[in-house]
Amino acid sequence: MKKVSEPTIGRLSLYLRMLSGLMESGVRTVSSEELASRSGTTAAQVRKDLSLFGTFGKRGLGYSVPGLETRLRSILGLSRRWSVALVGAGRIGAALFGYESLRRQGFCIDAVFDVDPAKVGERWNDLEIHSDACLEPVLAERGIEIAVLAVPASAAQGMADRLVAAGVRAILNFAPTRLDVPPSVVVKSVDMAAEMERLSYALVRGTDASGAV
Amino acid sequence: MKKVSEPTIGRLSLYLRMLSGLMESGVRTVSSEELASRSGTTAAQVRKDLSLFGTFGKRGLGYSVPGLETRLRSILGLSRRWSVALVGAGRIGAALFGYESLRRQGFCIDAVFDVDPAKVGERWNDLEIHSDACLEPVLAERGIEIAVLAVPASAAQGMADRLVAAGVRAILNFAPTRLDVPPSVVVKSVDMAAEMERLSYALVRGTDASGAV
DNA sequence: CGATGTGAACGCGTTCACAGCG
DNA sequence: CGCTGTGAACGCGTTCACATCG
Repeated sequence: MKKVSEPTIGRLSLYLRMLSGLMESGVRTVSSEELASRSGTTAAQVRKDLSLFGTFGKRGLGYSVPGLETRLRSILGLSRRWSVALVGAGRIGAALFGYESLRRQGFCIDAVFDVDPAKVGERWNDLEIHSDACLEPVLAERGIEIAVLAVPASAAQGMADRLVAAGVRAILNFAPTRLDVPPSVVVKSVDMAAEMERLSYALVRGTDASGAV
Repeated sequence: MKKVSEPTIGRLSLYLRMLSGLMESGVRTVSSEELASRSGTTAAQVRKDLSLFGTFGKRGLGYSVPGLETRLRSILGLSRRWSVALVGAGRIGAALFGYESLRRQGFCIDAVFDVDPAKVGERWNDLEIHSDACLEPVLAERGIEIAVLAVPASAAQGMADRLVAAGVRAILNFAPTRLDVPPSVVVKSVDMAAEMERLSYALVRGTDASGAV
């Protein structure tokens, strides 16, 4: 199979979202043109992206909405359940915990940790907040592969090291820090401060830099 | 001035962060090599990025940490105060409101809005939560140029339209939706669901290269 | 010398144009 | 005929290599 670029993965997520919307609208067939306009890209780009994974469309017709949706779910690894650990039960952690979209895509938060003794023992939806001292045993016991890291920047690298040592294979990092992990571990970061700086840069530039993500 | 790419802006944010760290460590001079290794990029990339905005380094020596920090702040539009409106006082809104890094970079939340009558009138740090009915007058009165949109996907486009009509020039969107705005308005999105999907994609790729159902 | 600044080469993702097939 | 699938062309960001200068 050909190499798949990072931007392509991002667009696949977008296509999947559009397809889910079309499903709800009862639409059964969609053209690359239609999918492109809804996703803010081009028809050629849509076809190129999809062609990396197979031939899903029917010439002269378009793509089957339910068919393509199922395929994209599978490609993105969403056709299974993922056990997720939430590390850091602060405000960001709380926001993520309540984020419905994640659960719907199969990402289930099965453990929550915090270092603050005042928070440990608290319950969020029948899930007890554990002390970080229990990190390793709980991760192992529940077979958790993905961690969401929502701790202060100063604690992020240390926690990441422990997560990796405990067998976590993917980390979504909300701390404004670059994490150093082995190449076998995937890290994606959500950096709100950096995004705000993109905005202010665009404003002082006076550009219309329509880099709408 | 030459064209500046989107990835470059992201790296400038990163460099600035590293420089702030070096400042605290009392380091006064830094080479492109050192800055690169801390930022996870290459020395040539650092020099190329910076050269787009001028010549800040001294040959044979490196860059002045305080000097470069000041310059980057200015380039990124961080040498002034920005009035920010927070639209949506849910969990994500609350997390953002408490995010110290933003305030430190000059992004001050000067207004909070929500549609929920139960929340309207509540106070967050001496800031009253306004009804969305007051959106337009309050934005105008306070001269707010940047909005953080933390509302459900279904309400995002409608709110974005109102924000743009009210003169907002930049939007940081947390809703998992593409926003349609005029080209003069900058939108950046933080899409946690999409980031999680990047992780699951990487994980299934690692184990099952076919992506088959 | 040492590290910057930069034109040139390179690689890669996007766009184009059209062949292929229902 | 319509729309997909795809090799080729293109543009752009990254990397390289070295001239440049403190």
